[in-house]
Amino acid sequence: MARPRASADDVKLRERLLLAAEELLRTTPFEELSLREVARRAGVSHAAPYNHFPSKDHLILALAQRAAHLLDQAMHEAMAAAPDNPADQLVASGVGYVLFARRHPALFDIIFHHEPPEGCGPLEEMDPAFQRLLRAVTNLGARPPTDAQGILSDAVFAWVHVHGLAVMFIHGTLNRVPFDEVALAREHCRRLLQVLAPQLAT
Amino acid sequence: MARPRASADDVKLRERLLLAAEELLRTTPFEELSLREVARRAGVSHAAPYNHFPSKDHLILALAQRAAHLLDQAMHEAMAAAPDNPADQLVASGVGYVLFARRHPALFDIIFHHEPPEGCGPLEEMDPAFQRLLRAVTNLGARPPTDAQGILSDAVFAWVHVHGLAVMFIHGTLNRVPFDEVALAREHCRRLLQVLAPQLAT
DNA sequence: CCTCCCATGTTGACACTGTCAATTTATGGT
DNA sequence: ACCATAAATTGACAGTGTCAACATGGGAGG
Repeated sequence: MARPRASADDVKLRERLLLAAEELLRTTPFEELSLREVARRAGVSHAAPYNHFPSKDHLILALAQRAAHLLDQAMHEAMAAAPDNPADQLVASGVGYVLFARRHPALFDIIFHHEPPEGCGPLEEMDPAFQRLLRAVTNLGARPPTDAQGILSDAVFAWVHVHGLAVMFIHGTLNRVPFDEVALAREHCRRLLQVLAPQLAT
Repeated sequence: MARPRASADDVKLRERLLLAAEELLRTTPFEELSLREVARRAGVSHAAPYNHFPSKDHLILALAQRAAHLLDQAMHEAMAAAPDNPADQLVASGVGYVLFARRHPALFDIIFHHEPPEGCGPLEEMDPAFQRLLRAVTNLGARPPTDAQGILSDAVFAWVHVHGLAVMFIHGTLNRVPFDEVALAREHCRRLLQVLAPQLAT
């Protein structure tokens, strides 16, 4: 029989470790994340995490899944705050994506920069966000809904661009470009819209 | 007076270390680059590098500069191998960029993922490649050559997209998309061309 | 030609990391 | 009350970046 205490405490420390790690990532770049420091912050000894995660990479994987969910949520909120028409919705999703990356660089990094420990297909955790993008692209109506291939192409095109924007912001590559970040993000997303659905462009 | 032997040997080991590091990066991801392993491969003891680089980050910085030069060269060669018209030249530069990233992931990573040790403005080493892109965009003739602002915007737009493509390839984010990589790169670059210079699109 | 100097390289140490084996602890089921 | 067992601790090992102390050998000055 399953011991309620065991599983209860299990979840408790596991959760505490994840929270400590997220807290740490708020001030520490992802590359410098230390398992021992996480344990320290969770108030346990350096090997305690190994009762809940087989390795550091597994802890990171769990963090990546959570971070991907937060990213999806950020996109959702950005879209909810925007006018309810296909054009503004798509732009909002893109801007939400890059602003999340800007605000939580370590969390964003961890989503894409983690080495999947074993098997576990690449980036399944990004699916919700990508599905959201796919819907936004479909709603543009630039292609017949039956043209799944074309819609996929468009969505990938948008994703790639917005992702490039995000990582270049994070790593400061665009610092010498004399544009404000959010303005640049908006401009690029509007331009993307113009590519994907010229008839909706402003 | 400057001692010829000193500077000669200086260059010799410094160069050997850089070569060993590049050799190592051909089979090892950038995050796992170890200063001690580099020293080992160069045939010196673990602290010898500190006579030529104040820290590991400085060695990495030097590597980043070299890698940026290689990237610029790769773009140059890709353009030289393409038909000599503005449209094909721009596409070739983009495809060259992402194929370099694909072929030398660690070298590409190190260009953008390195923490500048101190001061040393962000990504000056990317300047030659970016200037190359700027020229290619200018040659499209989509904007009057006097419109420096607009041309810069266009170049940044292209750079951001191609960069996104590169990092997503490297980190396997696009693995589940059912497209061949080089085909996808070509398609995206042609589409970029269509954005920047509609009159030249095929 | 001899001597001294100093840049280069070596050795050993320190603090830190991820990981594992052995051990202690404590709690739920019998 | 006792035992089995999951969970946590302790201690170790190999590896890392970095620094201080030491060794060495070849050019410069006499």
